[in-house]
Amino acid sequence: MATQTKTLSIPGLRMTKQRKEVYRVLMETRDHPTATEVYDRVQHSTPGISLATVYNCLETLVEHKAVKQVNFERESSRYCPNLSEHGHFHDEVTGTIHDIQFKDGVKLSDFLDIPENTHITNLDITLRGILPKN
Amino acid sequence: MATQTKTLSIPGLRMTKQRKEVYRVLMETRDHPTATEVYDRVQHSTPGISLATVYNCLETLVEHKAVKQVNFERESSRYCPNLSEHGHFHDEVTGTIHDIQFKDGVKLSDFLDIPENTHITNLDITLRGILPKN
DNA sequence: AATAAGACTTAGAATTATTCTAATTAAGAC
DNA sequence: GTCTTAATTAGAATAATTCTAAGTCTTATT
Repeated sequence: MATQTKTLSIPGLRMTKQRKEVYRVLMETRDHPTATEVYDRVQHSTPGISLATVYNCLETLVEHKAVKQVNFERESSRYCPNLSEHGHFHDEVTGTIHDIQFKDGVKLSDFLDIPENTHITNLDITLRGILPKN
Repeated sequence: MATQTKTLSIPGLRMTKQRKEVYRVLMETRDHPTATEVYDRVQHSTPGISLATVYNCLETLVEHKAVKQVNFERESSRYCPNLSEHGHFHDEVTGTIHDIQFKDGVKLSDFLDIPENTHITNLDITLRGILPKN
């Protein structure tokens, strides 16, 4: 499964160069950067872009479900172009963040005590820990 | 399992009236209040207590594992005296937050793709959704 | 191609939750 | 009761994010 590189295009949304670049930067390095980190990276290709614009672009992309916004504790929001339902693992040794996939066929109600027929609109799973030495 | 009401006491920690009251308020209404909400509630029993003190007390209680700090998105932190490992459900209709217990005997690796022997130090599960009508 | 209407971007101000600072007060040990 | 130290306090400071108002760019319409 190669990374998809086709240009983002969202009906009814102007794909300005700022939005394109913010999106490209997120796709390029999928390390869950903060808005400020995106701002720094995007300066190379789009000098003069403002931090407010980066915030605006990120917000727009999130609203249009082109990227996900991820929050850890009360730290700055981070952004992630992985659209599949997934969780996050915070590696305490390296400080890096990894996406975690759910195993196939698991239902939330298999491991959580929730009333049958609860309609889940959003799920947020974050782990912190230390990976095995191996 | 009745709610435990014995007074909090932590070795090496001064149990000032502010700390007692902050803790009592959390135990009294377990609705995951913010620091400001705790501040408002505690005014009744401890007029003049400052917001800084409420923050300090909450921080101390969290550090000493007498309460848990819970974050939703980037909203204000909330505080919870339920010390068992649990998740949270955000009811989108009422706005209330409910604790969710894990089913007995489930392991994270049963439903998440994580390397064997990963050492998990912290787990954060939050759902948003709508409870069944019935 | 000119024009107009909106949408987008921008700099900087404003907001908000939280933390910090420095001075005062209160707990617990003696 | 006095002393030592930790805790509390008011208010200033911080940091992430949002807001505001002005300017610029796109696109639809002529």
